[in-house]
Amino acid sequence: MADSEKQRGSNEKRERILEGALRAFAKKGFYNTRVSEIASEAGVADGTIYLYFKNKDDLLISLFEDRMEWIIARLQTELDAVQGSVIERIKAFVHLHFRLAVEDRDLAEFITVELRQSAKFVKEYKNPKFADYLKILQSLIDQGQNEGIFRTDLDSRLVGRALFGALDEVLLQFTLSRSAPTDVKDEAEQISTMIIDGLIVREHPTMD
Amino acid sequence: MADSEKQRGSNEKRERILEGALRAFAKKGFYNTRVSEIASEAGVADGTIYLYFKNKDDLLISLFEDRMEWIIARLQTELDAVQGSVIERIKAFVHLHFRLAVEDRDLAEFITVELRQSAKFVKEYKNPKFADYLKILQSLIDQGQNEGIFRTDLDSRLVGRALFGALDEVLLQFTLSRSAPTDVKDEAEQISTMIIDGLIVREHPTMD
DNA sequence: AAAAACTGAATGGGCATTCATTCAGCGTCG
DNA sequence: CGACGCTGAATGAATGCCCATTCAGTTTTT
Repeated sequence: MADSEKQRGSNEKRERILEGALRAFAKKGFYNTRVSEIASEAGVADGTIYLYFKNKDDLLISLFEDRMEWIIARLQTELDAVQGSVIERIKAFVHLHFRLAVEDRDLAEFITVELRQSAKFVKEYKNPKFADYLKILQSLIDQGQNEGIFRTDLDSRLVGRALFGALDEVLLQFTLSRSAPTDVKDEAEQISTMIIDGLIVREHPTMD
Repeated sequence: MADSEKQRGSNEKRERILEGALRAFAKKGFYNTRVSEIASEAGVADGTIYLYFKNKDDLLISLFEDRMEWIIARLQTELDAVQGSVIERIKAFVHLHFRLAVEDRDLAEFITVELRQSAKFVKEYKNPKFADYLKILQSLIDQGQNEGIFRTDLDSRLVGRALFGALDEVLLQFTLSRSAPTDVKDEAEQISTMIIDGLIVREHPTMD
């Protein structure tokens, strides 16, 4: 059989387990989810999970790696497609961040709620994929600063982190309240405006 | 005995237990902390904890209520003492938020890491004290808008939440890395500047 | 001496992980 | 061709550990 097909069946099952874990973790959180619940969500036997993952912690970490990789790839692609200034690209970033959350609520909930815990309490896990995510944001800020569009008295790492925090907190509220996605687009617009233009009233507001 | 003294001895022990729980939760997280560890941190027997709290969940919630109440009271007092415009008061808010975190790292870690989990997974708990905290921030924004200092095309609830998110994420990084508090003051300054003035370069930057 | 506060060993249930067993697919041999 | 192992994925009942919680007994307070 061809090399590329060797793992077909396996990967399908592995993905089913990850999918089941995502739904279960989103619903009840890592610590309140039983391995047997994940198994039943995935339609496999309890023991099967241990053929694909070392243990429950490993399953959590694998889920992060896998989903973050997917998110980063998509973000990269869509950002590269944006024409226009850094400002347009930052707005696109914010909109995409929110759009991804609306597309898969469980994923959004999983990441907003479990990311912090795991960063601290799953031993030996440094969360490199999340760092990559922040790096994308930081490099956008850097670029704006280098082009002379953004003020240079602010640290781009700090700004990137703060912006991520703002988005994350707003999304947390959105996912936990399970509210309608109606105004998410509007919220994205407001947050980018706030960060880029600031709160203060000006004589010459920046135009789109 | 006077009514206010009735609980004197009790309250001392209760506070010792809360303190022990705070240290333990900050170090290992709620789910990885044994009740017996809390007891030993507090210097009481395991069973004593159940004289003051219904169960482990109740201990967590009580800890939130207690500490948030304290934080809010202090915030309120210090904000009321600030002379000057809304801008000064928002800057003061940000600085105080960071200062509190530096003063008690365990408390900061506990709140940044456990708040989200508990909001979702401790059943029946709506976290009213945290809502109060956000309300303070929101009312500052409202005030700025009413005075015509801030733009009114942004929703104050959203702005408040975003600002909290930015602070929280930056503090998370600070507490988890256990880094020196050296530049916290500077970071607070940068974040308030960013939110109030925005990222964009302007001819007439706002002055302090 | 009665009540109240406290203790910590014992209990019991919950749950991650294991592993003996099943079974489907597949090559081999008579 | 069909009977016969062989292999390794999959299963899920059984295991044993881990704690939250209890409560009978002890100490302290009044």
